[in-house]
Amino acid sequence: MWAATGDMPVYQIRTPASSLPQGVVVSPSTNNLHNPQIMAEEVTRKRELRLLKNREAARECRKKKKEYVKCLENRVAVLENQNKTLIEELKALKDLYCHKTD
DNA sequence: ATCAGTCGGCGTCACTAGAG
DNA sequence: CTCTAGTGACGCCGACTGAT
Repeated sequence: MWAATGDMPVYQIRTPASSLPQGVVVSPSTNNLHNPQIMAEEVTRKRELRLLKNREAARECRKKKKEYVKCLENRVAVLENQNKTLIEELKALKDLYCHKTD
């Protein structure tokens, strides 16, 4: 996940596409080993399932990221307010101290 | 009205980390 | 080692906006 600083992980380097589509695992069951049509259907089914799952995962991931960013923005707002309050408090104390020493 | 630029969301692919 | 979930990167699309 992302660091508390708001950094995103950076570790991905793209390479040219591999020969097989993503998520396709060629492991035919013994029954279908010699039936090319069934094998092809199995490959297609697995690919579609993988795509469906990845689609949902991507949706979830984006939602999570949006919430994370919103959370960071809220934190910024809170800290800015705190900072403002502290600056005013410091100013008031300084004034008080000046008048005391007059 | 239309054209170009920008933005946000989506689907997909490539890749990694972690679980089993 | 293999499988799966999570996520960055990329390309596409539709909505919106300002300039002409």
